[in-house]
Amino acid sequence: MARRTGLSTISDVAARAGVSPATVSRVMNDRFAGEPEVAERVTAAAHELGYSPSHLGRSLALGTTNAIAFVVPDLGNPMFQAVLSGLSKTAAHDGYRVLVADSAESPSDEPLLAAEIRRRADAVVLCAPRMPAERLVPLVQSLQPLVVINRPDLSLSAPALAIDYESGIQRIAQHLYDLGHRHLVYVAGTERSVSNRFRVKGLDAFAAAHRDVRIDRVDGGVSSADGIAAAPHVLRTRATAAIAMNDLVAIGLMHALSQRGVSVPRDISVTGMDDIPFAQFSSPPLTTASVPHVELGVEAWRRMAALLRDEPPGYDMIFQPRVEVRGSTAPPRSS
Amino acid sequence: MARRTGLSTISDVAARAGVSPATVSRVMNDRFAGEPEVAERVTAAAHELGYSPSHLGRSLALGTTNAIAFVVPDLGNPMFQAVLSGLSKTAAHDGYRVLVADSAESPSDEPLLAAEIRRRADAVVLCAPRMPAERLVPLVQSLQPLVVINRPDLSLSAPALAIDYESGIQRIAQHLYDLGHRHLVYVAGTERSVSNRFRVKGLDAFAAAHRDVRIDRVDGGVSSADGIAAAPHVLRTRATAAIAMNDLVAIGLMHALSQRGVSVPRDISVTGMDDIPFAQFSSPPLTTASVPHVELGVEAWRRMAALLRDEPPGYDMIFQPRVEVRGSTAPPRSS
DNA sequence: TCGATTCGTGAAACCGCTATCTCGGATTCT
DNA sequence: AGAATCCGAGATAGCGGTTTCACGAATCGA
Repeated sequence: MARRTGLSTISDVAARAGVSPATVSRVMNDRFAGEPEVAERVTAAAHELGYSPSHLGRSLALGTTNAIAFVVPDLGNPMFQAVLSGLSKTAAHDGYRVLVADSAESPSDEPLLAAEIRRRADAVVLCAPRMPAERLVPLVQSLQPLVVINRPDLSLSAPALAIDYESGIQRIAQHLYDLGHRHLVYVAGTERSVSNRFRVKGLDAFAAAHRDVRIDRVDGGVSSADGIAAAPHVLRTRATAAIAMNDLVAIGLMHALSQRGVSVPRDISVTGMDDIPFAQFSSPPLTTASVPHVELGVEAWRRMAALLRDEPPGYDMIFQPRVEVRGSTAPPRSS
Repeated sequence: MARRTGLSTISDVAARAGVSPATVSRVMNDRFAGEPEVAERVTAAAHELGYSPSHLGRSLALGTTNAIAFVVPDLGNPMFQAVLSGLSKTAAHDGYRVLVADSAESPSDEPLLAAEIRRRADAVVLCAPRMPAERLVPLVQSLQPLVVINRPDLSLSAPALAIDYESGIQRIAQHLYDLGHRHLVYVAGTERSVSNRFRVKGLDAFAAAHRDVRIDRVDGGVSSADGIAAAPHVLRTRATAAIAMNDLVAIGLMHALSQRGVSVPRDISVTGMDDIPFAQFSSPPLTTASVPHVELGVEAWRRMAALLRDEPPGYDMIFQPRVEVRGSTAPPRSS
């Protein structure tokens, strides 16, 4: 097999410096203890040849790639981007790079994808895996070290980090309740999605605890367009407040409502979830629950780093969303 | 050196199947032409051992990693995220993964970072490099194959893709001019940034071509907060229209203006740049220039794929932003 | 002064896989 | 039937590093 790249190898440097590859390796890794003059010759030769060690070669010999994989359902989603941003920057501090894999929202592809990319990295962060529990549990076993984000329902054999959407949406509901609303409508996300399920669960719990509240449900989705489409259905329920699955839906909904001459929050209150940067600039500014996505990435790396050093990774964490009251909620009209 | 991972190797499979590693390799890569019975034994053994080939080993032997590096100034920036999303999804179709590197907006770190990560991948996409031309040009030479995004000023020895902000902002200015505006104010980005420079250049050219136009400039930045901070300065110019460096700034600016009781577009028109998803939901909906960030990523991969196959990469492309007229612009009050 | 350490460096094995070369046995041709 | 060809699969040599082990020279103690 001929040489693939034009780059110089450790043997080239060794030959030029008149030493053995072993010595070059030692010098390059500051493990050299012999004659300073030899070390100098090696560094000089390396410099002249523009040599830098092949990461691949090192990885194979060392059994470590200094890379972690990040598997995510959709890189286009701003929430996941925030997680990635936090993860990538923090990992970089420790000399680790992130390899990304987008499963394109296909739950059935996730296990293979994760397994494949795991082979290219030292560990994997599974972000909001869509696959069912019966596939996730064994996968988590087999792919360690691994950190799971946003699957708080399972007890897994790996560190888990999550946002407590269930509690978050209850806080939102409570906020509306405190304002006097008794008839709410939930603009749901995709029926089967895990994130939607937690919200539904939270609302069910809330309804159970507050028997004087009625919570209708209309089909929505996850995008602004879905919010726009949901507007007529929301109005038809005659609810005094709408809880959208996330900020994107809420903003689309508010937009469509105002186009129909419905005033937010006078005629109807609207809430979101996530507190994306634009929530405060919508009109009216959106009351929502703030979710620390970047911190999720940062904490994920913290867990990962501990795992990679064979240290205890620390406790699992569930971030509690915080209600940000802005202009899109107010007491209901009649009360 | 002891075995690092608990994973089974090609030799394990070979031993179990009673064949040589070479045969296993052939079977795993569909290059096997011999007895079907042998192939079966191999696949069975591989299956029993839960074997999957080490990517590292293959990479080293093959001299190709099936990964490309993506170097970007700030992964937190939605524009770059869009590029990454387009790039990653398209590359995945061809079996390539993306390794990300965030230079944290530090131009001086970029060359080293790019060189380092280049060693881990088959190629690199340099996205909006901040480093000066005298460092970029030799770097591009040494890191090939490589694609550069958003440095249209240089003629580089690599495929280049870019957004023509210079023309984009002129189109915006023209739109305002056509509405009757003659006194504009530009809310600038960071002074030294390349992206700001092109906008300034475009506006200078526009001013030169339209001597009856006055274009003031106030300092801004790149975020919504910067737009908010710029509001009083914008008002002080008494311009009839404000051209913000990007949508984030424009939205912050509009927000601050409306809080001061200034009506957009009645009292002053405001424009942005990028057409982020929320531009259409701001109030009023933002007139802006639409920029195809995802396509930038897609085209980057197309170039890259050609390069990796030693084919001609096709022509460089400069995407022309398209003005999206929405509610934030109107004829000036007095005219 | 001679044997026992210590020290500096090289040789060689190995990480896991692929590709080339080789060779014995089966098949084909004359 | 004997020679020529083919074919299946193994042995082997890397890919570019790291690390263990070994060995000769220098240093030490007696």
